[in-house]
Amino acid sequence: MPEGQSRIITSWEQHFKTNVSTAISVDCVVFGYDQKELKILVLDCDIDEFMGKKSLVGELVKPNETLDEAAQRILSYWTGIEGLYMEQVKSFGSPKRHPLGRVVSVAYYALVSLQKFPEPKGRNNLQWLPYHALGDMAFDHKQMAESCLQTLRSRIKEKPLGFSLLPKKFTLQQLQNLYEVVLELELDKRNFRRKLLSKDLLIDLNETESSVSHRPAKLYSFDYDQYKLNRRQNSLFSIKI
Amino acid sequence: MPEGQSRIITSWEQHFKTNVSTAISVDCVVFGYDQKELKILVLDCDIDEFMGKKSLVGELVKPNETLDEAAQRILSYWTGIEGLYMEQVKSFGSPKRHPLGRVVSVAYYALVSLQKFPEPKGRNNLQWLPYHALGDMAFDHKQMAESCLQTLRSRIKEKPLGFSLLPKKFTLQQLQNLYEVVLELELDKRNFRRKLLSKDLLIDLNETESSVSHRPAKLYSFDYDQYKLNRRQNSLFSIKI
DNA sequence: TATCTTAGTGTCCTTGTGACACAAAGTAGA
DNA sequence: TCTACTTTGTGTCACAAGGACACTAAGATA
Repeated sequence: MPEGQSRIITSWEQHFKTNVSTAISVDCVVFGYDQKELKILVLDCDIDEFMGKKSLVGELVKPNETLDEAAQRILSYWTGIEGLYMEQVKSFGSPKRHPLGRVVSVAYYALVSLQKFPEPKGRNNLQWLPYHALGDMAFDHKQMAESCLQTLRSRIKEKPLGFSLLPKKFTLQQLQNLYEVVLELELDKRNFRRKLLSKDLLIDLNETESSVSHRPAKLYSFDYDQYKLNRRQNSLFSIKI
Repeated sequence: MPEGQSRIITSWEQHFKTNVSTAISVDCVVFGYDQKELKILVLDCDIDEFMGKKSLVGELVKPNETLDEAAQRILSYWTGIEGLYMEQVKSFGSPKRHPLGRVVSVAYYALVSLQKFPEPKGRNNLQWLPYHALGDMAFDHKQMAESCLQTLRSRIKEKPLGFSLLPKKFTLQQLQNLYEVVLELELDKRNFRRKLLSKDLLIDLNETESSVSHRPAKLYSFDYDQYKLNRRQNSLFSIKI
C-alpha cells in the first residue's frame, strides 16, 4: 500500500514553504484542594464565541521553548510560583477546536497548595472554582479538565502527589479527606492509617493542631528523601472496587 | 503577576497573521510480537542529518483531520490494515527536534498481530525490528519508542491488549510468553493459569495445536464481549516487584 | 466538672498470591 | 509397536494484605 515516501518528505518541505498556519499551545489544569473540595484555576474567556464561559490558563508555545518550558512559563505567569509539580497529559487536535485557526493544544495538569496561592489576582477574573461547579467551558477545555482529573486519579494511587495539594504540615485526617475527595470513595480510618504509616514515609513532627475545639490531631510531613531512596514500586494505595 | 491577558490574545492573532511556520505531526510506534520477541515497525530515514538511521512511521497532520484520524491514516497507509488498536501517548516538542523547522509530534503506539502483517513491503525498507535491536534512531524517535513501551507495559497489566498481538487462537503458554517478554519478568506457569482462567475471559475452543512434536496445547480465544460486559476494574494482573 | 467533638487504636477473617513437582498426552525414531 | 522425548496441565500449603468493625483518649467549652 505504501506508494512512496519521497512524496511525504516533499509535503513536509512544502509545508514550510507555503506557511500554512498551524499553532501549538499549552493549556494547564491547575488543581488545588481545600475544605474537602477539589478546585481548579480558571479564567473568564473573552473570545466572542465563548463569552461568559470559563477557560483554562494557557498560551501559544514560543518558537524556542519546549512544551514543558511553555507549561512552566504559563504556570509561573499566572500563579507567581516557580517549579510547580506538573505532568503532560494529552494533546487535543480537533481541527475546529479553536475559532482563530488550527491550534493543537497540549494539556498539562499541575498541583498547587491552596496555602501558597489562596486568592488569585489577575486579568480575566482568575479564580479557583470547585471542580464540580465547572459548567460548560470554552473550547474543549472541559474535556481537558476531565482527562487531567482522570490522570490525577490514577497517578495519586501510585505517586505521592497528594502532598503537593496540602500544607507542609498536615493531619492524617486531612490526608484521608483529600484522597476521598479526589478518588470519590470512602476509606476506613483505621485501615488508611495502617497503610500509610506502614510505608515509613510520613514524619511524625511531634506537634499537634492548635485552635481546634476538640482533641487536636498530630501533625505529619512527607519524607520526600526517604521516598526517593526506595521508590521501587512504592504504590501508595490499592483501591477497592 | 499576570500583566494582562489582552496581550496574550493579541499574540494569538498575530501568529496567524504573520504565518509563523509550525507543524504538527503524528508518529506511530507499531508493536508486533512473534517468536518470543517484541518488534516494532521502522523505516530507513532518508533525511540527510539522519542518513542510515531508522525512523518511526509518521507524517504531518492534515488541515482537516484530528490527531486520531492522522494516526489511523498513517497506520493504514503503511500496514494496509484499518482500525488497528492505538492510543495517544505523549507529545514531543523540543524546538530543534526536526531539522526542517518547528515540528511538534504526537506519539501513538499501535498493536498489530504479526500474523496479519508478517512481511512489510513499502518504500524506505519498511521492516519489523526486534525492540532490543533498535540502535540510535532518527529525530527523537528512540525516546518516543521508549515512552510508548513504558505506556504499553503499564496498560497491558490492566487492559487485554496482549490479545491484539497474538493470533485469534492461542495457547496459554503463548500468552504467558508474551507477557514475560513485554514486562521483562518471569511468571509461574500454574499461578499464571490460575489467574487468567479465574477471570472467565478466555474461551476454551476445544481445539488443540497441530504439527507440534509433543503434547499439543489447548487453544483459547479472548472473550471481548464478556470483557465489555463487566469491565469494572478488570485488572488482568498484579505484578510482583 | 460535665459535655461535646474529633483523634487514635487492635483483632479477626477472608482473599490473593507465591512457591513448588509430577503425571499425562502426543510425536518421532528405533 | 515400543521407547524416549518434549511440552502440557494440574493442586496444595503457607503467608501477606486488606476489609470490616467499636470503643477509649484528649482537649475545648460552658
